[in-house]
Amino acid sequence: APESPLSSAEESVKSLGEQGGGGGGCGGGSSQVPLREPSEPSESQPGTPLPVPGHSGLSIQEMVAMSPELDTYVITKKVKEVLTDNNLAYMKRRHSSVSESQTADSGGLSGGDFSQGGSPQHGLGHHLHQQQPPQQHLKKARVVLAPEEKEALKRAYQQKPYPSPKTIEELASQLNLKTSTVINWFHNYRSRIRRELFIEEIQRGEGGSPSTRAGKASEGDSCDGTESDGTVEGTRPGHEHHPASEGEGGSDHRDDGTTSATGSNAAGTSGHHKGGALDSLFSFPESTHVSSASVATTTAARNPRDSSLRKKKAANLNNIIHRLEKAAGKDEPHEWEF
DNA sequence: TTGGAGTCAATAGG
DNA sequence: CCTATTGACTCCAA
Repeated sequence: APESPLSSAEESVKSLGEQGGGGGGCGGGSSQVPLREPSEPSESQPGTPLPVPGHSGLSIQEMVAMSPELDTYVITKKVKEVLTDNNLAYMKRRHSSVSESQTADSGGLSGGDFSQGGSPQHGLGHHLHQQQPPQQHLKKARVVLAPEEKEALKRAYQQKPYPSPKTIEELASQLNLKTSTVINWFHNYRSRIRRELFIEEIQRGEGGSPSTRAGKASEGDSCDGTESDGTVEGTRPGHEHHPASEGEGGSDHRDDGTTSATGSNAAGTSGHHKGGALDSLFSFPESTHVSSASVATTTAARNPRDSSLRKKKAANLNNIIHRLEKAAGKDEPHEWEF
């Protein structure tokens, strides 16, 4: 059992400090890790990869090996401590200087309207959460898609899970989103649908019988979208408290989705009066598959198959250890088996 | 170039 | 405060 973590900080400082400071001028490239002042000399532990604080020099691996279980809480704590002690924690992501990168949104309006307060990404509802810290362009405001936009994107997905660039462009302009946002959304949505399907299959025992796809796959795979609507429809929750989303019957069939989206209706008016345009473009008398997705989420992930879960954890831990060791400047992370 | 997988991080809700 | 959700991002393979 782990000892009290209280003393950990100091101890780790000692050992780590020693580790780096030791061979004066060993300044190999590994100087990545700014080590703290070795406040006081202490017993060095040359062999130990990453002296784990609070455990009298036990490395994370050793610590893990000692315990019969993977105590992820303790492990995580240790990892965090090591990171902190190496000044590796709290680092912003690698390219947090998003202000420059402004990514793949080539399609968008010209004018490098970035500048963090620049283009108010207007649009219906979907607001950028820009609490607008006067901080000079450090963070990019997070885009939050409005429910209508999500619905529209989902419907588009029903028509075409893999939209062409042109379609993406159209979607973006109709929803008044950046193309990169639409692209990201499709990536994420596909990925998450896939994952849910996977989890679902695991849950229903093994099998992975093709039939399993029927229910849920309607989410993604059907390109015609028709029967998918049918299947899901039964279960739909029917919330959607938007008075605006008046059922507005027919509208549903835009023959071939995507492109037609532009075609029908008041596309002309799309410039303004977003709500109306959207309603007719992507009108949805029903809020289709919201339900299935969330159901999957809620039911999923419980009932873990122990062995596989354990394997996953072990693999993950291995990965963490590997990266820690790398970060700490250890040339050759030594093998560890679970 | 594109898509998948994995991850980060902002936000919302309990 | 913790967890879930989700948009954005990175890396890699095809």
